[in-house]
Amino acid sequence: MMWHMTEVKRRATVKDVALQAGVSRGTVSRVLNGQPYVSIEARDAVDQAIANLGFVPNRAARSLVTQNSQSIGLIVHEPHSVFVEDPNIGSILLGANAVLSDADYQLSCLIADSQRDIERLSRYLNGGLIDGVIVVSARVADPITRAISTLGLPAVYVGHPRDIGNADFVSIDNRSAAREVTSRLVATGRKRVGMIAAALDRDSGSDRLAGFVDALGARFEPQLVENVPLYSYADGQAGMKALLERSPDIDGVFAANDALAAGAIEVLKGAGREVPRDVGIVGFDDSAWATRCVPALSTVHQPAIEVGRAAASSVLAQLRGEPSAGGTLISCPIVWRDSA
Amino acid sequence: MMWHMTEVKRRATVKDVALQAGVSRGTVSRVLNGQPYVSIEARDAVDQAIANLGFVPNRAARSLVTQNSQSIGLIVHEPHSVFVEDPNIGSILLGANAVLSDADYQLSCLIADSQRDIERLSRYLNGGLIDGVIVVSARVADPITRAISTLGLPAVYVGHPRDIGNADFVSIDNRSAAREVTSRLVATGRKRVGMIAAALDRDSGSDRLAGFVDALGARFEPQLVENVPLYSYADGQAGMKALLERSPDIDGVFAANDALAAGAIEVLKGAGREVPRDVGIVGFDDSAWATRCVPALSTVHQPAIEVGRAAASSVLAQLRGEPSAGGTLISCPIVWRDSA
DNA sequence: ATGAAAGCGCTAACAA
DNA sequence: TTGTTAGCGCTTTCAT
Repeated sequence: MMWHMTEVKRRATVKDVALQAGVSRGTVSRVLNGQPYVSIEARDAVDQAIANLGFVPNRAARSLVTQNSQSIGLIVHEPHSVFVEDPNIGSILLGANAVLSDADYQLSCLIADSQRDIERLSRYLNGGLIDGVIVVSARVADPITRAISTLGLPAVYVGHPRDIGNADFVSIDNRSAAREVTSRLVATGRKRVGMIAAALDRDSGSDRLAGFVDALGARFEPQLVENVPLYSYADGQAGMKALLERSPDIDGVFAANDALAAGAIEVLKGAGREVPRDVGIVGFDDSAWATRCVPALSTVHQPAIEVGRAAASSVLAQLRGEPSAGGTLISCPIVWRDSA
Repeated sequence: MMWHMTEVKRRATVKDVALQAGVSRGTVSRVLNGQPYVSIEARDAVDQAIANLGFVPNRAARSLVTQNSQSIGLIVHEPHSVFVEDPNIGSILLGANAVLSDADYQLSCLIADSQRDIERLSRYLNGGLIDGVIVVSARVADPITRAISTLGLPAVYVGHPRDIGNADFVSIDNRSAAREVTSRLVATGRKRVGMIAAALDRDSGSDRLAGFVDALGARFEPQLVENVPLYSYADGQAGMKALLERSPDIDGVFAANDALAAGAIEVLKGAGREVPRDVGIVGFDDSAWATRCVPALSTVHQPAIEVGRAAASSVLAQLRGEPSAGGTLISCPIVWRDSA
């Protein structure tokens, strides 16, 4: 017989399986959870029935009794533009998913895009459908952060480890990378190395500047640093112009990201300086800008997949009751191309 | 008193609320669900107690009885590269989330990145934690697609409306957009308009070609179309070279996407043709390539947010039991810049 | 090794 | 208008 409409066939339950297998619901449950003390025959009968009936356990019911759900939320709380354009967040997702998948956890990515979202999310987290969370970019005094901490939900924060108390976090090691880049600029004979620093209100921005200062040590000259507000091409141009005006003999520049570096290169060219001959320049992110620049940009690669993996591992560890890892800093490989 | 450890305080239940409010659990439930027939006093007492106790209903328990979970899954089943780089998927998510959020549904984005993921997902969908799904890029004979249809789960497919039977889908209207672009090329005086077609195995690729053919009608000349495998810069170069060789008098090109168009422009410049004076060229996607090209690319904008919104609306409609919308084609605005 | 039975936290049907 | 009660589908003692 054929049917046209999708039948609303009642889904099989443990009871149905038990009936068909000729055992009790308890036994079915034991088989389901791979517990010992089940006879071969019983197990076979149950497996058989499960297959026949196409039975799949209802996770809501299971969650209700076990008080856990085998799923982890990943909350993305970023402005539209970042969410849409930043390739790192996709990689973080993929990395986290890989680790969680291996542990048989379901990753569920949740978007916080409006006040309403935030409120619904706080409720959702309370709802018992999620065992732990990875938060990509918490905000200060965020209701979500608050909900998480009052709830004692295992959590790990990615990227902005400020204002989250002593919770676990995972971040790339901005400071070390900046230090390394700057040192190399110096080591290759650059005498007057400057920096276009940006977004100092974010840890990424301030840490990159800190690394730059570290590396220069006593040789650090404040007038060789120009602070600009955003990680943007336009700000890169503005920053480079300022630097060039203040210190015409500048021969090395660490730009806090690739877009800034691209803007800087543009200005440098306009001023008749050749990169890397006259001025060496290094960016940060290893984004699409890097390979499209001429010359191709030397830059810091962000191992975003690793960040995702580490974040997932941390939540999993918390779930197992292991002592907190605290903060994890992922170190970034530097990609030396042609610009320095 | 201060406390150092996060107490594992048992979460309040309806029972606790009922007790504190001096009413029955039934009444608490009625308040929770905004049902009528609750006295003002009772309601106040319950609200009070809820606030005191910081009570949040357990969704697993609620799902168990109501058989629905107020959450919708969005399954992303794309190769890594697409997932990481394609800005459209981010926009689709945002669009879908906006609509679902308004309807008080939680969007949960699920990643299918491995065989294991796919199997776990199929089980997850069966688990009753999800009321409906939006599938971004189903595969042929995909276990997920199969699970969805045997389950009768309300679903809508985004982007690849092939092989999904008569299920609802949402897609951009590739064909109309291609038609419009081509017509305009002709209308602005181009006499020999060609196309670099790509990815003909995907509906996006074949539909764009179909639109091109539509627009040209009787004037269509097969030798003015070059098929290349991928939507890539390199294939754009190859395609343009072939076209130029076969038809040196070509004066208009519709490239199936922006990367192809960028490659084509490069080749055209190398061949001493000026864009748009000698050859007019139009891309597709309105991606980052478009504004970085010189001259800036005229191209088709993909309203990905709209796609997300439409997909979400469709699932919601199915959930309300409304008659299926079938397929929805979202029309794409064309952005005329400098290349044609 | 297995069955019976008690609940997980909530909603909904039924009385009152 | 409200309280009582019976489950939703599963796991988990506790007997046996």
